[in-house]
Amino acid sequence: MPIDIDTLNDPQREAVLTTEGPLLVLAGAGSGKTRVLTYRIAHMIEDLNVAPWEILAITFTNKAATEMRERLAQLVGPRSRGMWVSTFHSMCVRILRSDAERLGFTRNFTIYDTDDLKRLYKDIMATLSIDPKRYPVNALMNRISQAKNDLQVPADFAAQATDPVGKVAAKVYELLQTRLRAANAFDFDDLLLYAYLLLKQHEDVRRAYQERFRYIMVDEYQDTNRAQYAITMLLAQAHRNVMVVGDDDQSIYSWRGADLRNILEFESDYPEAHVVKLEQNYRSMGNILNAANAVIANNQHRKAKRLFTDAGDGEKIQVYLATDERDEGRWIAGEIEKRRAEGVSYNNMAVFYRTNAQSRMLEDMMLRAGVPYRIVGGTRFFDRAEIRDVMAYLTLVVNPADDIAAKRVINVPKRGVGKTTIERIDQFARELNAPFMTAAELAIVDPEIRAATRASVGSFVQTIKDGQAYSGDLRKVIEMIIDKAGLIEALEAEGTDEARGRIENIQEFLGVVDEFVQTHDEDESDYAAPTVGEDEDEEPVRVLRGDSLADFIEWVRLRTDLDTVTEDGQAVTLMTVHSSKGLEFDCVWVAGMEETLFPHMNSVGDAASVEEERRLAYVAITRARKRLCLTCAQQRQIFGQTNANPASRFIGEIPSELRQTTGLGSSGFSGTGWEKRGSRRGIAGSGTEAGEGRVFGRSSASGSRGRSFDEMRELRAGARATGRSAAAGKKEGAKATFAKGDTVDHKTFGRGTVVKVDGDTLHVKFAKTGQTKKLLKDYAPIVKIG
DNA sequence: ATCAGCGGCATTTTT
DNA sequence: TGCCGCTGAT
Repeated sequence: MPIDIDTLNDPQREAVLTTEGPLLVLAGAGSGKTRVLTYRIAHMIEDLNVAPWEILAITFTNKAATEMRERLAQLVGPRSRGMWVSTFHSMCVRILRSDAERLGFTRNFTIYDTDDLKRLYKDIMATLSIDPKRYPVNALMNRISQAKNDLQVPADFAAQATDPVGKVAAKVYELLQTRLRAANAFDFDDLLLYAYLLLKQHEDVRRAYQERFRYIMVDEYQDTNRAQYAITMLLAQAHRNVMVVGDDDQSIYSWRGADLRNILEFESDYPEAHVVKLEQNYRSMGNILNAANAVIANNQHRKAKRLFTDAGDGEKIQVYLATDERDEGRWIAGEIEKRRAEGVSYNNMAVFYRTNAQSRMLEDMMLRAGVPYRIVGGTRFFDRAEIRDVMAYLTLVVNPADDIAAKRVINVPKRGVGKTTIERIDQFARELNAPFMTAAELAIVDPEIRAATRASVGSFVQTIKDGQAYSGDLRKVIEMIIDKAGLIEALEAEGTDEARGRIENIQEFLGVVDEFVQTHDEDESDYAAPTVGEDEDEEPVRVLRGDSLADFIEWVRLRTDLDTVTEDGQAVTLMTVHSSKGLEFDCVWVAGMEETLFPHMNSVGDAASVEEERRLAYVAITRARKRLCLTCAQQRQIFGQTNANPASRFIGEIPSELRQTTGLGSSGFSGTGWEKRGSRRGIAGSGTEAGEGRVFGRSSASGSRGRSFDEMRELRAGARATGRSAAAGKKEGAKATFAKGDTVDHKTFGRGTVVKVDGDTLHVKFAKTGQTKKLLKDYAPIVKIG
């Protein structure tokens, strides 16, 4: 079935049909770039006979990758499976897994996130006696992260660092890489850096990928950093069929190393490049689009373009002048209800803000007004302490060399292993030049450590060893590890509401395990690239498998909450402007449009930073389809201080005929005071029921008992845990198979031996009790050992 | 080894 | 204002 390109406009079609040679697509907001990308790939496969495995499509978020995969599946069916559609980071993980040995790592390496990394930094700084007061950890981390994104290895960095901070950073960087390698771990930046080095230094590896990927597409190219740029360049070298899609006006991550030069200089990198501009907007009404155009026109450094639309003017942009942030939130909640009454669904409405701190008041007002909402971002589910603890245990099972994970949980739950013991083991590890876990195992006989403590360390080591021996059903394996670690038990003993919440989170985490198993249990080997004779060294395409703990960990590590924004349940979305990129809503409110907040005070004064803030404003404005409202407060409390700031310059940059101002009494609304009183409407539901997204507000009418302030906090915390649907589906991954003679571990009965297998029924003789019990293999809390 | 209490601190965060 | 991390007392 040939792809129907008649529904595309001229530039879109040109982008789809230009498959050979370098191509730069400047895609304005809402100009249908995703459609172009998917159609282009479909066209190659359907009409040009391109093999799926010759295609590489890179996106910035896992969510975007998933969406693209889904849309491709609709267009070309199962053939979409053989393509690499992933983020830069997951692609690099994939590349690194195949050849980690060449870089001195093993295949089951760990990925450190920012929190892990920070612990490692502190550790290193202690080792090097660096005063964190004079050299803040964050400053060093930023500096080194930047260096990595610029592809500087420690030696390069040291050679050019002349300032005092730079010199200190150089020392830290060097030791950091040594320690990471010893821990068999990469940080996020390393994934890119080392993948680049691997490709650069190993011709055979490079050649294999270069030849394989005939067609490369990179989305959100304006947000690539130098490392990503360099990787793209390397991969595209052989065929030069590289298409990059981006919008310089939507570049909002320069502070993370994104380098606008990548897109601005694409044409000099590839002199033969075609350039296509997508300027027709299919999303927003005229007034909104014109406002966006007017604002962004104030930026000096941009490629000239002007979005247009066939749609009518629509509503004017509304500007509401609030007295304070409370009034602002209350007013927005009221407006949301008005739109709802007009038939706009909550799912089509969103409130944006510049900083996460603003979400508090907005949330509170939504709660009081009974508007169901969901929060994206903020404290991430996977960043919660209890989840990180679970992850640390799982990580250790797969990669015992991970010292940070080991030190994190050796005393979690509390086992009486304190700082002194940890330091002792650490020192021991250094003497032996061995991982912390190895030292811990040997410390069991160290007479310097108290007997009780040694026993604790011993049981900790044993927990990890047991975990390594487990096999079979992933969820059960993970449950058993959590159980052995005693995490839930300890929380139960605490008996506080907070502890109960944590237990619920761990249970939700198990739901995530199910989700993983369900989405990764297909055998995709049929779609892998064939290994041709001359490429004999090329690894078969590695696919995440649903039954592997290592794969699960990787999957979680590269995931963010943004990936789990689900559509279930009706709710207004609250999020930062940054998180809103790529999304669209009928009605959008942008709160806190004041100088010092948006643009942020740390940005004013530096022209480039103000331009980035303006791009951010542009992104916010262009998310709206039909209605856009900007609000600012005359005075606002920030960190306990009351501030009065003028309206944002970005409001002023919107031509006055496109906007309409209300507020500060002009709307005549003084409120009934409901928003200040203690009672809140529509607060109900524990928010923890499985099966639907966690949505707060009037979505549930039952259980209308009053809630204490603490419970409110819990609710809020829960709301941040995103609208993940707890997997209820039954399709499980690899079922364990048991045979006579197998050793198993049971949650309550402990170790036992399978004495007889009778269909699904196992007869297990338990060592502790000596009894033989009949167990159903798929339901009993058992795992196979060995 | 653990916990309470205090001081410093605070954009944005696709991975 | 509120959180996090460190310090010193138990």
